[in-house]
Amino acid sequence: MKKARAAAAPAQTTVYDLAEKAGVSAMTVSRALSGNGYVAKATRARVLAAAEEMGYFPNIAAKGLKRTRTHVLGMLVNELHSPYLAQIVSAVSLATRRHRMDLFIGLTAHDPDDDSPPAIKHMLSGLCDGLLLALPRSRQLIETVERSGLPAVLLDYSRSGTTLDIVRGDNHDSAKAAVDHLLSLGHRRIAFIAGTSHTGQSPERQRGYLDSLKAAGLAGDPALIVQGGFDQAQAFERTRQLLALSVPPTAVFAASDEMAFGAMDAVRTLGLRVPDDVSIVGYDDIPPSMHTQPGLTTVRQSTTEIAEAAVRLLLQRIDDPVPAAAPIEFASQLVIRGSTGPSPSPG
Amino acid sequence: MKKARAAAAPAQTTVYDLAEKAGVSAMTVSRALSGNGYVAKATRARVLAAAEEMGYFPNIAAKGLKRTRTHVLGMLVNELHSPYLAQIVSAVSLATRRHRMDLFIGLTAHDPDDDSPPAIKHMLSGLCDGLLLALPRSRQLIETVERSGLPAVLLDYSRSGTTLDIVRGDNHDSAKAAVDHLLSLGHRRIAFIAGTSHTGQSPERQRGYLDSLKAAGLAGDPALIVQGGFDQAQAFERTRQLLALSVPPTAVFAASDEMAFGAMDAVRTLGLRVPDDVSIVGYDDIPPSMHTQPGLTTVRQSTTEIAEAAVRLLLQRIDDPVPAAAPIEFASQLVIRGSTGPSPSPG
DNA sequence: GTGAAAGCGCTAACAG
DNA sequence: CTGTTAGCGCTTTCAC
Repeated sequence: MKKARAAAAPAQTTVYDLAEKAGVSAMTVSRALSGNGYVAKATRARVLAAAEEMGYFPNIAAKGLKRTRTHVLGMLVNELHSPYLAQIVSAVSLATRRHRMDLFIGLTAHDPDDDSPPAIKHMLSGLCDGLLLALPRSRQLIETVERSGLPAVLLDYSRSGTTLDIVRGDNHDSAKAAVDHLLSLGHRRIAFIAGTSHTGQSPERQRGYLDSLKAAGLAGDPALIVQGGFDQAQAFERTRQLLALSVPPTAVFAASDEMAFGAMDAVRTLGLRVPDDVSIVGYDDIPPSMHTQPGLTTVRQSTTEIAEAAVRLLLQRIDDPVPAAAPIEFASQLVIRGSTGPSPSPG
Repeated sequence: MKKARAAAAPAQTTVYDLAEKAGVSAMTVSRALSGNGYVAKATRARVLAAAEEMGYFPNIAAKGLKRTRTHVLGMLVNELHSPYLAQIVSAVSLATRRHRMDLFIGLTAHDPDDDSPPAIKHMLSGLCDGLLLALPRSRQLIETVERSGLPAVLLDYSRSGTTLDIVRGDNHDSAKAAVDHLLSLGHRRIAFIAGTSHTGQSPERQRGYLDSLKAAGLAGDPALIVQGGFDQAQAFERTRQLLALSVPPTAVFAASDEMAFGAMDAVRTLGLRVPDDVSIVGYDDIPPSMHTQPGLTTVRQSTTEIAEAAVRLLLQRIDDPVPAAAPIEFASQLVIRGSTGPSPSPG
């Protein structure tokens, strides 16, 4: 038996406390609680009762030290204000549970600009078995994870040059489909509001936009491509400017729903109507998009599938750490609602 | 020096590896990295270089075992779809960083219905120094934390019967102010859309609503109080029903912005206008609320102050575990935008 | 300034 | 079925 614990700290109950209470060894307690190995029914019951009574919680730290699995996955996210990210996090949380693992989420947005951000430091510190990076914005973050050797999967990353596995929603093809839809409605001057390019998603969507125009034999007008920074207010301003052009666009494709909301606001602020005067398409299909007036035509990503695949892949890599395979990409789906209609000036 | 590590695992770098590389003892490595105790400048530099080169990350688990602080706070949240919760989480993350701590977030929404939810199990397992429970919905969760003895603070909890500290935004007074505002605009039939009552916030807001009516000498009509479950679609339906009453309300006060959005949709679906025919007030002031047409009149909670106070209080309790004091409550602020206007049928 | 020893809570690996 | 021993990576305590 161990010596008495120091009086100071609010004494967390340990296996030794339980062992004493149940009149067995610590090892038996461990076995009884984990369900591994043989323990007599009665002994087990006594241990469980003691654990219940004393409010015992196994110390994951000590567990992890034994190099056995912690059964915890870590997830790093820049911030949570984006509803799309909230969806991804939620889907990953659910998928994690389905695989009987736990999930810890860390935010990187508020990390100091020092070398390696604290959030990841702890994630990499032997706490979790593997790491999910959702929409990673920083190359440095990715490199740090690569160097750590911890199994990791990137979610919705569309750039090259990483040695990590990637699971993502399609960007190019669905963006092309969105613009094809606008073209089929007779639109010819179609603007694109880009987001930031950190994750490579917005550039891919822009590529889809350009390819659609090209396939229709249209030379894209550079004046119709503006930077919205994935920010609603900024998209609002850019749209106002777009509509002030001598030949304004009749449709706007925004690289995110939130920017599309900003665009809709701008259209209305100028006394115009959606979709009568200007059609609007977004990207992500976040929950509010079905509630706007009119509903927002947008691209829905398969967050559930992306999350499930990412977790499954990560668990595979944890079991068998082989080099990354090619990115896994899920098709996205164009959801047509009321914000798109025939061009007011066809052809 | 330690024996060679097993070949199998993707060998995490340890202080012993660093010690060998830098030609010093593990203890010196520890000192050099932590900054505690005396280490020669040159030695320190060598150790830091080795750490950098080998991609070293201290193992938080081993650190925690020594019962010293882990410098990690845990935060438990039911889900993240609510923008208000995202705000709170973000604010807490920022506050945590300001106090040079890290934050791990766990979701409880997908926990199985067993006894103690997994997320909390790990949080309670000696991993973090203290716990923040944001809008805790489950009494059982709170009780589990209470019994664990881990320092903990509840955020935005407005019920009684817990022994834990509470930091929250005011609900009653600001709700009363919101309804006072409607009364001052001449409204007399004012509906209330309640949320769920888990955290006690909605009931408090309802109390403020009732007190406002009472102070104005009005007997509240029970038919004007409906349950929206903090859900936009549900609030939409309830509002349609409210407006179908023989004497419909001229104003609707919803216990959350999202429910207010549902109410606005319902008003417009019936061919009525906001605020000309029906005034709408929400609660929380989430980001989209300033972008609706018209902007939503709502109550802004001081998330930054709440988060900062909660973190500070938690750190105090970690340093000095004394019983909880009275709840700390921050005033909330009525933000008047375009969704409220004079009653079409003044009193 | 630096090192050696011990132990945090837990669980493999071996007895018995 | 149960107990003993040892050690995970780190840091506290004490020596030098």
